Amino acid sequence: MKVPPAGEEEAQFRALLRREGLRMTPERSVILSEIFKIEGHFQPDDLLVRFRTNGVRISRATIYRTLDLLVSCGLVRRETFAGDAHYERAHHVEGHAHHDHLVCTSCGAIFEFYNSEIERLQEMVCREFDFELQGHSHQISGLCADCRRRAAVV
Amino acid sequence: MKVPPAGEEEAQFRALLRREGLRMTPERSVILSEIFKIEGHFQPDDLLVRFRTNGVRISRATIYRTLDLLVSCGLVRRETFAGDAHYERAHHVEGHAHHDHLVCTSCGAIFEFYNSEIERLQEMVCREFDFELQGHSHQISGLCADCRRRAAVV
DNA sequence: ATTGCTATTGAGACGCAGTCTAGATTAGGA
DNA sequence: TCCTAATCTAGACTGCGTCTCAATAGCAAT
Repeated sequence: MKVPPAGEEEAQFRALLRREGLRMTPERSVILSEIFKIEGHFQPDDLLVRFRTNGVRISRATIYRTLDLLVSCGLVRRETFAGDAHYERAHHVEGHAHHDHLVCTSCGAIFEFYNSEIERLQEMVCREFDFELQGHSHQISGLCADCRRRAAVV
Repeated sequence: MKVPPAGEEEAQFRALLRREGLRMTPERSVILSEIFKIEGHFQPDDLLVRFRTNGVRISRATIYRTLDLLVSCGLVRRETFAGDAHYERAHHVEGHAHHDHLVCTSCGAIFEFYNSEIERLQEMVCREFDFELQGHSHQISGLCADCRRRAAVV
């Protein structure tokens, strides 16, 4: 199998694999580099389709397994929108690694937001409940500006 | 089919059905009253199991359809935890109809919280994005007090 | 380079939640 | 009571994700 040129992320992935006693394989390399070509969110089957159309043959099981690895390595974030798993690159170019989402119920567009005050309040809520915060999932659903305009015209 | 005694909620459901030109059926009545016996969250198949063990025969399809109706009527809330749909009675006895959730990743316990400041900040975020807020889903995951204690002992 | 241990892979079976279908049944107004 | 559209059930189906297991292949030691 052809192995694409290794990027910075691959080096990072490789290091993490080694640290865990796991192996780098062509499949993992291909999957990683494909993910880092994608801007925004994607679903596992998007990868499958991309590979199929490029003639790359990687099984669904391997994609899911590799995504799990990348998530646990922190290179990729997992998010659940309305019951479907979506993934995205973990580190965005600028600003916060972490953010939450606005999801348009009409067109499906996804916007990212970050509000440090909300983050702080969440920690406070956890303290109230004697709860150890591990993570959170916060999605606001509604109509995006475009869809609102479109609806207003009609 | 036996029809259970109608409660206040059934009257409300019946009124809403009529308003929409829909019909009250024994199945819908049974499903509603079963739901209102349940404290906290449940999944569609929980209802199926309850009915099976009580000798009540209502199909999965009917349960799903009725839940949809109850959600659109506002009598029941739908929530997605880790990709699985959960439902709960919409109107809690006291306090806010609305709340969000803390989910323990170890034992699955669910706690409810409400923070008006977070709600307010969400609205602010929406204004920033010129986004019309319709709803939101906010789950904090982590370890509950019990599981923390249990982990500390081990 | 070779070897051996074992992680990894692919193909497809499987599981589960949820949806759809088609024919039988029934609520509820006239 | 009659009529008709709404509703019901059983079970097939879909889609996402997981599991199995025999075959393959990293990679560390030799």
